[in-house]
Amino acid sequence: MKLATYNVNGVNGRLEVLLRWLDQAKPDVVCLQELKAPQEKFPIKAIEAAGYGAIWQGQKSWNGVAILAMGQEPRLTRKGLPGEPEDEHSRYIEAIVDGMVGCLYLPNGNPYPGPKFDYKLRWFRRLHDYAAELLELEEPVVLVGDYNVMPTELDVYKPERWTNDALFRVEVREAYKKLVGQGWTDALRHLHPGERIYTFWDYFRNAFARDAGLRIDHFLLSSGAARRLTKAEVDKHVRGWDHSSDHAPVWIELQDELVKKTRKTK
DNA sequence: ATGACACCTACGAGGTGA
Repeated sequence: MKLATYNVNGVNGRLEVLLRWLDQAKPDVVCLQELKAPQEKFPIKAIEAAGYGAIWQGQKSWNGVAILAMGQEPRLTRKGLPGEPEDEHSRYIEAIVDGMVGCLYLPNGNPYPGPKFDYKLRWFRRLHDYAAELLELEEPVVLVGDYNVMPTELDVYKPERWTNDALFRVEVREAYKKLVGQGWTDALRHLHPGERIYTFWDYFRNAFARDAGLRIDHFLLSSGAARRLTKAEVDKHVRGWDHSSDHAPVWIELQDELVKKTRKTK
């Protein structure tokens, strides 16, 4: 199963690019972030015409997350994280599609310090508590999306410039580390230790051409999912397309459980 | 310090987010 994540930065403004990438990459499951569209403006007809079923949680102007599945309807299990009922940001959606898939858009948190940064840390705490519950489940779980965190210095083109940015503040890196420490596997880093890998390049300062990027889109896998992991890659070329998002799509390949069992019994 | 892009409102261009 090929599972992808893509922060589209406006699903309607990006529709042409998204459809082109879907047609080329043919992922089985896709998590989208930053739809920037209200619930009724999600382009479900075009998504369905491309062969995907979808569930989504929209929001006017900002945020918004979706899960797409080729040839099937994702079975919705949750919208929003528990722990702060007054939080109305559309940042989490979860479904069962060959295991459990949680699609998240963690708050950016800038500027630091301030209420937005505090909200980011609160959101992280809620994710931490809920993620621990997910690990108790029998089935494989994948928590995927835009975490708005560079986990280590290797994940930033120039770490010293980012020390007081909400994406790289020590509190935020600690929160990510603590989350992973519950027993999750960071799929890209696991398969590519020591390698410079970016998933985001700013629109300005010619960042993409200079490869001045950040690794902020992550796949966290439960042990059951990590056992099936065979590949993890960034579709970097998509970032170079005209009218591209500032993120590139990222994807992993999970070996089919059935294939694995068949091999074992041989 | 600057910049790019997409969203909004509402018709022209400026504010916000990140």
